[in-house]
Amino acid sequence: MQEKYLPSDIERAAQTKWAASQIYRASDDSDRPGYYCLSMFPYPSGKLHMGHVRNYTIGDVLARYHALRGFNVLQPMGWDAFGLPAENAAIANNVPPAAWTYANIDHMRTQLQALGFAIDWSRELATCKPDYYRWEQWLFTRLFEKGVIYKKMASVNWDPVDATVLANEQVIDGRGWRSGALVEKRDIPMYFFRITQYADELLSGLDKLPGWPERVKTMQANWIGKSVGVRFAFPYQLPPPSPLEGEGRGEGGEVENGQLWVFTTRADTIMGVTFCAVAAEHPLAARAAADNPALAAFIAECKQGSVAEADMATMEKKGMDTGFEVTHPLTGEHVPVWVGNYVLMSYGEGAVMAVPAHDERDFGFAQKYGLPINQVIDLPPSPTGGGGAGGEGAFSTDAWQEWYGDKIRGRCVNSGKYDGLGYDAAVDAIAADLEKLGLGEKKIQFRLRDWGISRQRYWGCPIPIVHCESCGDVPVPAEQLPVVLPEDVVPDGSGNPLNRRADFVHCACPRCGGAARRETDTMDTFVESSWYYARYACPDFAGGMLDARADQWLPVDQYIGGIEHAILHLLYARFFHKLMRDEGLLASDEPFANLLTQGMVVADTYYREAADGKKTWFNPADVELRDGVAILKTDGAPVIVGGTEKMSKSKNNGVDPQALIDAYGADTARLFTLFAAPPEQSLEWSDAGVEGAHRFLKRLWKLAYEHVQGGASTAFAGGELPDAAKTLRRQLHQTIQKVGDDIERRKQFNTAIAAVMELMNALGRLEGTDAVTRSVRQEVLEAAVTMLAPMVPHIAEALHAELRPGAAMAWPVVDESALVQDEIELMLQVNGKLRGQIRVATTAGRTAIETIALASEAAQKYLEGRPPKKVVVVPGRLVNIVP
RNA sequence: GCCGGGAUGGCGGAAUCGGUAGACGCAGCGGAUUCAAAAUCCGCCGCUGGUAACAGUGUGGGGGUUCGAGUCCCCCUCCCGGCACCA
Repeated sequence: MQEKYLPSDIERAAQTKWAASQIYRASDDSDRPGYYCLSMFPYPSGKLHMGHVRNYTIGDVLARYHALRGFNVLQPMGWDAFGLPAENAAIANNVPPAAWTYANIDHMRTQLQALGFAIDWSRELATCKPDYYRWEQWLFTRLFEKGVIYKKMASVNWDPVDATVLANEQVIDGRGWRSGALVEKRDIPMYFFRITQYADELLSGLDKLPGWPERVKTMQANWIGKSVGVRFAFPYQLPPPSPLEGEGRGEGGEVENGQLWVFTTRADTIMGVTFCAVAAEHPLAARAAADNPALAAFIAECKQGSVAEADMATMEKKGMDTGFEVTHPLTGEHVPVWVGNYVLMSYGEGAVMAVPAHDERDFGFAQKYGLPINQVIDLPPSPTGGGGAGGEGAFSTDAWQEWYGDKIRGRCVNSGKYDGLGYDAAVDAIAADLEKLGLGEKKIQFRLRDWGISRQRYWGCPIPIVHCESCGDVPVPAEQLPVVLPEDVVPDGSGNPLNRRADFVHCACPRCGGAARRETDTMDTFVESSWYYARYACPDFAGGMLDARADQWLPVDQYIGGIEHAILHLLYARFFHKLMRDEGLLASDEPFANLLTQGMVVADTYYREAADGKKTWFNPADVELRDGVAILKTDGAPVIVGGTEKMSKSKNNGVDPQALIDAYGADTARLFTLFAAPPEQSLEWSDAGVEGAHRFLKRLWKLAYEHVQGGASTAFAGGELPDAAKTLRRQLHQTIQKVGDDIERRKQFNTAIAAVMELMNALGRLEGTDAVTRSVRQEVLEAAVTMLAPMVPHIAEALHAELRPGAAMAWPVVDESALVQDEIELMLQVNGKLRGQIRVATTAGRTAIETIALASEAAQKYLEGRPPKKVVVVPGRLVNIVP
């Protein structure tokens, strides 16, 4: 055995051995129970970053642990290969996105292999390959024919200078990232998945996912946002039609029949409506603007800026009167209609009733524009003389108070026949009255919107539709799939280059054979990542999207990925699973049985700002801190310190793990990322501590080396032990218990590692070279090496081979008899404060413990002869004496 | 703005069901070894007072429940993630 721990040698040897024996190939027909362990596949951005290392190390620990416990483990890997960064790289370096992507994949695959993950590489897939995306296109055409996919207009960010659609990320302070031009919203036709049709099932299905973190389920439930409310209309008569015809959009309000429809969850406040607000895109707004230039200008202003909801929600709330009035359906009063920049056309009806007295946003809006605020809800008087007019302050139009919006305690006032009713009764009565008038009904509304998947970009999966003058939108027939994306294209940032590829665009209509145009939009890359987990079960199946092996492996037993995917990716994947189920491709309802959401790896960001506001981001590795000032190493000049953010390409704050692997080896890199923080917590990157992880491995190697040098030994198998060895054995079996629990149930690896470290510290202190002591040392080392094998597989492989040549590794079993203790120490508290310890027999009962505690020196001191008021005994823990 | 999280020594973190706060590791300090250094080994290490025993205090801030609160409840501050075209 080598005296020194040489990571590069043992890692190369172990990886060579694993590759040759193909031991990580999952068997499609095995007697052993299957365990499908999946980590979110990476976007091939160029190099692995620490987030990847963390994600795949966590997955590998769970995969290897289950393999050691006898499962037939499937841990696949692939590439989320379509996406925006490839186009950005193409613009910057004049390389085709395809070539860039394939080169990145090759490099990152090498890096993953160097980390020694137990991956079944025979199932590798890349979403940009036609043999993958052809099935996505196939499913698209099926869903299109079923009506699950439909076409409608939707807003995008339009850069008028580059003449291109921008991603939200590419809009910085309302301007295009490259051109600096003011971005405007533009309506274009897009294809949508009818995810709202599955809203109820996506919501109720969360209850069937006990293996998901509560916070993720809460976020998804809130995102779906089921609310029960009332949809109703304000009738109106338009003023004489202007010569310019308003451009109706079909969605939302209906100009023709003279009814402005709104949705509200607060129908109980309907008598307090003092105005209505419509989105800038609402047909009524367009109609009003036709002969009102000021309003037209305001609407144009509303159309500036990005479509991102965060921007919409944080901007200053502005509005303008349309001059139109609608009729309140219950009071018959005239209600003015305003255009509000905060009303979203894509949510509900694109119009809202405004009750300034009882909605905080409406309140602020009414105050700003001097609109009336009419109180219609009050709190019932409380016994303490409270109530709206009492304890919590009287209603006042000067300042908003929390209770104005209280739908639990509030009662209707100033509301005619509804006075005195609480929320439920009022909503019921009002909905019934509206229904009698034919002007409304109760309705369930979801916040969730249909999923628009059209992207005006080149590097994505082509949407398999052909546009024909006579036949309309025709899906490409299955036998003509895949619609192959040409891979020799270099985008230049001005629009979608596919539009300029005549060979791609011009085609024959599959229905009539006439000349037609191929759709040049590509799909949202979330589509590819919504079903890859299923394709891993049968990546080689050429006869269809999935075969029977999908049901054999699915649902995924353990899915691991970043918390940033808590909503979108995970919701889309759940939705897609149901789509595939309803196509008869799968039997299960949910894709992922257990979910581990790893915290982000975050790092500081550094940048400089050019005169035109453009920011250049610098990697933390190129920045150093001198006297508290961040300095760029290359030029010695200061840089601005940004926030601590998730490592990303756009902020250039990714830490390259390669240097770590080169200097210390893969095992140290793995051990350190696991030890630095529990998986669910975010990990703030710092180099400190890497040394410690490496030192531990060296120490482990040394302990094993010294033991092996003493000659062959076999693990302790029973008999009498000296006290020191007996104590160590007890610690060993406690550790086995803890490590198993930490990995399997708690999924917290830092504490598992700490427990083994403690065990090794204790082993180092054990003296004696007699055979029985050596046998305990052998037992401890074998078990420790095996328990560490999921985390640091290379060194474990090497050490196990030295400790038990030729034997297979098997997870250690807890010896209950080793855990038995005669005496334990209890903490002694007086009035909740720690004042001493007492030793009692493990078998001692409550009264015996109490007697010992009261007789103790500490108790005597604080009781001063008085009898205690109370004695609390917590078995196995402590005694608290209340004097 | 809305939704979801988080905050514990100089630092990363531990405390699993309300029961010893600071495990394990990093950094630091002292010592051993060495011609010297690296590596390694041993010891100390929340803060305040005290030579010490010990006492007080301490888990972002304020209040509460409890024999007992880092953990539960209410309010607040700051930080992070998501917000539908980054993935």
